[in-house]
Amino acid sequence: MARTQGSHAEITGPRMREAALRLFARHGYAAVSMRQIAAEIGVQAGALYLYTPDKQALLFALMRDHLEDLLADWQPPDAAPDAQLESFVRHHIRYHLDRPDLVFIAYMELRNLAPDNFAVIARLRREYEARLEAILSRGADVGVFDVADTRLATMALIAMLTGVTTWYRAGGRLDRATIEARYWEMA
Amino acid sequence: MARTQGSHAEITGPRMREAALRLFARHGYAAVSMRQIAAEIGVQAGALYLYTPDKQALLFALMRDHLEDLLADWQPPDAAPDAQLESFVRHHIRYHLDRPDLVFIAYMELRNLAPDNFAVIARLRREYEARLEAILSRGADVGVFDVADTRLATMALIAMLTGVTTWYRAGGRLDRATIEARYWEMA
DNA sequence: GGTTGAATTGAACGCGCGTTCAGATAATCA
DNA sequence: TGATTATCTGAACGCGCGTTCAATTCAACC
Repeated sequence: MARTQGSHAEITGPRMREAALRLFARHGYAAVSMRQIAAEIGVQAGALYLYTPDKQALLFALMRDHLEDLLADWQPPDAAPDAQLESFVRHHIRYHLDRPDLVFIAYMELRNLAPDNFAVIARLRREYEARLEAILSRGADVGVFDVADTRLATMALIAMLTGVTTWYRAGGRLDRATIEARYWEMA
Repeated sequence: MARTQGSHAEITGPRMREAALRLFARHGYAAVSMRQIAAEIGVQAGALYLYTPDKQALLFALMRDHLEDLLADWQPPDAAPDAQLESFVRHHIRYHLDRPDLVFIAYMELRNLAPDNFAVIARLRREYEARLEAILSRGADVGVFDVADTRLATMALIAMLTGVTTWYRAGGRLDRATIEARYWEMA
């Protein structure tokens, strides 16, 4: 009873990743079973192993792809530090509001990564933080920013900006452009 | 072979909660088994059920006690809004640095709460947020704060302040008093 | 010193887990 | 049309899970 009508290989892989993403974000990696993911896309659990070697690799692939996208999607403009910072803040907010599930997973499921996988993800995250820190640090040198400690300011800013995903709901009181602007003011 | 030498009822309960707290924070509620918690305190899994009706109640008790402590531990001083805000920020940072595991759990394991338990915890959290919002809102009315949106500012501030626990390590580069002061400047 | 009762063990329960694989199916191509 | 092959099923594997409970141990009290 395999290969039932309408099955297509090219779409099962992506659908698995979408379902895993949604379920991991909602219930957590450890609380989601391969059978649940399979059921979500109308397939038996065994079929998933055509598209991932195991559950751990599935989580890792989601996180790595997300961070590589995030890094590829924004480059500091050739401008003054304050313009760079505004660009960074606006991009960060926009990008994160577009992918709440991915962001959530990338920040919450770190502890469920095998050590080798963790090292890779940690390196990507540090790369992203370094970009913000470079902006702040250059701005502090030039004198346009008044931050006593760029490293601490970096972490505080990222925490504040990323926190937006914990309360933003589409169709809520504020639209996305407003949120972008407000966060930029605060920053 | 029960009741081995040196066993004491009065300490097993608290020790179970300490072990559960540490393990939940480190690996996540779903990834920690009752047997692991029991092993941590040198006891068989069955013995835990003398001190909690089940695993879910153990998680809930940790979170509820934490939030009730947090609320009981600070009352807004009878002062101007900016002094109130400073008091709030300093207390928040200090309190959170003292209890990183509890804070982590309270923010990360919400999705593992049964609906009834979730409702209780959500109410306590809203109560805490309301205190900050009241300060900001009063400050905005009086004109000492320049916040365009108090609700958004509340969420952003709490996210920023709570983020401290994700990177602070005892013995690190900055001591606690410095962090307190820096965050207050930023706020 | 014998009795009581709280604290704990250790085995068991049914269940769902991640993963594997032989076999079934249907699209593809000769 | 018949053979091939990618795709998927369904059953099975051993394991660890949360939870229960009779039996056991030991401190406390009479």
